[in-house]
Formats: sequence, C-alpha cells, structure tokens
Amino acid sequence: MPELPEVEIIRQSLNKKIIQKTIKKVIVRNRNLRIKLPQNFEKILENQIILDVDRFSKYLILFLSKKNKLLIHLGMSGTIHLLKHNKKNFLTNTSFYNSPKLPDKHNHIEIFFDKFRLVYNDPRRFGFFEIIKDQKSLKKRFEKLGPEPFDSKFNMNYIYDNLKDKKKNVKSFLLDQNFISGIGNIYASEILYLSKINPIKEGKSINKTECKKIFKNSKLVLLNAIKRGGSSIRDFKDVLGNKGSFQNNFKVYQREGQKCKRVDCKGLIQKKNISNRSTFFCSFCQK
DNA sequence: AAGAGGCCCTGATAGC
DNA sequence: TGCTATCAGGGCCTCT
Repeated sequence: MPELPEVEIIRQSLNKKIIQKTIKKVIVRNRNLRIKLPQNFEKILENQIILDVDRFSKYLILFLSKKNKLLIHLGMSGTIHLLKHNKKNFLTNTSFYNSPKLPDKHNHIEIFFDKFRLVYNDPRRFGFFEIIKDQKSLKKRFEKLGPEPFDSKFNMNYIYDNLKDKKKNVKSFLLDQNFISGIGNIYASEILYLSKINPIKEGKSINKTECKKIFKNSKLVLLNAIKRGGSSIRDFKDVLGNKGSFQNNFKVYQREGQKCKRVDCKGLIQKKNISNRSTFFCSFCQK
C-alpha cells in the first residue's frame, strides 16, 4: 500500500502521539504476517518506552528504551490506527478523530498505551513487525537497500553508472529497492512522466540528461506527495484518520484513456504491464 | 549475473 | 443473484 511519502506521513502522525509513551500491553491476534511473529514478541515490547519514530525508505523504525528497535513494514495493505480506549469498554473501536469505526477482522496486533492503543490492520498480511536488537543489526538489515532519493549518493552519476550497461527497463529500476529505495508503483510512473521518459526504455539507452531529470523528479515527486499528506487512492490515512490529497495531482497514475495533462500534447494516457505492475504513461511526450 | 516471473494473501470490482 | 477472473501503494525467491 504505502510508498515512502505515505510511510513518512504515518511516521509524522505517529511520532506526535506515541513519543515518550510506555507500552503497557501487547496483544497479538495473528502471528502469521509476512515474517512470523516470535512467541516472545509481546514480552519484548511490554514496559518499553518509545523514544523516537524514524523511517527509512518504506520502513518505520520505533526506537525503544532498551536499545532495541521495532521495525515495521506495511506491505500492500497494512494500516496503523490510534484508537482511544475508555474505561467502560477497553476495546472500543473509536478512532481519535476522523475514523468513526474500524473494521476489526484483520487487526493483528494491538499495542496498548495509557490512554490509547495502536492497532495494526493488514488484510493481505504482506506487512511485518520485526524486533531488531541494536543499531548495528539495523544497519545490517538495510545494507542491501539503495539510497533514498534524498540521499546525496543518489545523483546523476549514480543513476547513469547503474543503468548504462543494462537491458532492464527504466521503470523496473525505479521499483528496484536495491537500486533506489522508497519509490513504489504510483510514484515510478509519475517520476517518468515528469522526466519525459518512456517507462519501457532500456537502462543503457538513458542518457545523462535523462538521469538528471530522474534524479530531480524523484525528489520533487516524493516531496510534493509528503507535502500533500500522501496519496489516498484506496483508503490511505494517517494514524488519526486524515486522508492525503496527492492523488488529485496524479498526472498519469490511474488515468488510462484520459488526456495528457501537458499543454499542447494530444496524447492519451496508456496503461501497460511492466514486470507485472500497471504502468501509466503518455507515449506522445514520453520518448 | 541479470532479468523475468511466480508467489505470499484477502478483498473489491468488473464481466458474464 | 452468483459465479469467475482480474487487479491492488510490496518484496522476496527461484529459475533460466
């Protein structure tokens, strides 16, 4: 479900609420997430204080008082909610603000704080929670991942050097987390549209000017998406239930058959499957 | 080694 | 109405 911008919105909204709060209790309803939750998962978390909520790529990292960390990935359908509990009904499904009711069928993990609880809901269970024992293990956990678009390592030369001999298409590169981390299926299409590059173009035929555009637009698109609270195409919301609005700024994603938004361009947006993911582009202005 | 494709899983929607 | 097929913000693993 979420790409870097959506995870960042969750991080921001979560951080405000849970920082310096103590975990009172943890309830696991289903251990079979992408990575099976260990039996001692609850024990490890209980009585710990949340020191900080960080993010790398599409991963949330909760820094805990005993130096270990809770790594969270939301997969395709994972969502995090903060719900109040009142004394009458400890398990009431009433969100802080905008979500009147949360369906509880797939609430796999609940983390209780003093006055509210964090609920992890994930119908497809592609997401996971993972305990990382220290900073060193965290670094190792991420060692294969490429830089984020905002990292100074990610620049024109980095892109050029990685693509220059490759037959693989440029869209797949943007989705390859070992090359660049944080971009997903929505933003890959949007970045290539702004860069005027056809998604099926082979890596080796991307020139330096185009690399520069990819570099520039990757940052631009993700930052704009964060500014607008992420993209709520299905049901993305922050932890308090607020929707994002970047879906209103999509140039190509889910716009198949509609007119290209570029002035003077007569093209219609096309949809094409590239490595099993829907890809949207304008063949008139993306060459 | 690079790259394509399958698979993990459930739910919503389209099409018959 | 009720079935079946297809698709969905991800990532890992296997096969060629």
